[in-house]
Amino acid sequence: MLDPGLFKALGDPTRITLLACLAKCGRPCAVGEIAQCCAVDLSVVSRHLRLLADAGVLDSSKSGRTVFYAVRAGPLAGALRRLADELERCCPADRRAPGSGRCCGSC
Amino acid sequence: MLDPGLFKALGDPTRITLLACLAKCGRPCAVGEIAQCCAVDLSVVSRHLRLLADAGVLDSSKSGRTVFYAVRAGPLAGALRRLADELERCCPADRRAPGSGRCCGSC
DNA sequence: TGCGTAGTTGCGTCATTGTGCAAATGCTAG
DNA sequence: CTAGCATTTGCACAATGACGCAACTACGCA
Repeated sequence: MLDPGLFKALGDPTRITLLACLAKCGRPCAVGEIAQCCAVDLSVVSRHLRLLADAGVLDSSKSGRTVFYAVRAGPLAGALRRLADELERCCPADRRAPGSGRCCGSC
Repeated sequence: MLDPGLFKALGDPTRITLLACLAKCGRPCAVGEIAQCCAVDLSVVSRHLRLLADAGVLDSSKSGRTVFYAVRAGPLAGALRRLADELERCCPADRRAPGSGRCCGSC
């Protein structure tokens, strides 16, 4: 559930810029288009987009020689909400008092 | 809104382990307690916990010479849900067709 | 078949970051 | 004041990751 992979993918400023650009656009965009959003090399953009796709954040589709990327908004939003639910389930508002010994038995 | 800082903080396996342990415990825990959750040095745990607190993930409180950390579940869950909402607002299900030119005008 | 465009990959470099050990700090108790 | 425990900080080292450039592949078009 708490997978560092997704967060790792979202933890880079350049990737966040690309993701924001793509989200704002709201449609599948080619690599070259997206690259105009930030000042880094096209090859860097290509690598970042693939990484985001591998992490499940983006969806990639090829048409001829151009590759389109789009935000997988639905699944991503679902994962974030599930995470939020699980967090609140684990840590209720009426919290137990601080204790000593082991933090939790299982880890 | 889309701040890489939070994701960066959550993007490390050791930090996720600590966070999961702390969430499962459901109460404020001392640094020494939490350190039993994973195999790294105590100093490393201390650094990770501070980093998570700086990112707004954890809450720290000092009592005597022991420092207690607890998950800020409410604010964190809220931030995740807001992010999910924004994502779905930006990228509706009936997506526009792929186009050419600039991805989006503003970035 | 030859050329131009779109994107990817290899490689070297540099900055960041995770880690452990040892020393230092902060606080409590005797 | 001294001893001792909980945590933090300094330092060095190794691993990771972002970046740019250049070479390469893949595809469409004349």
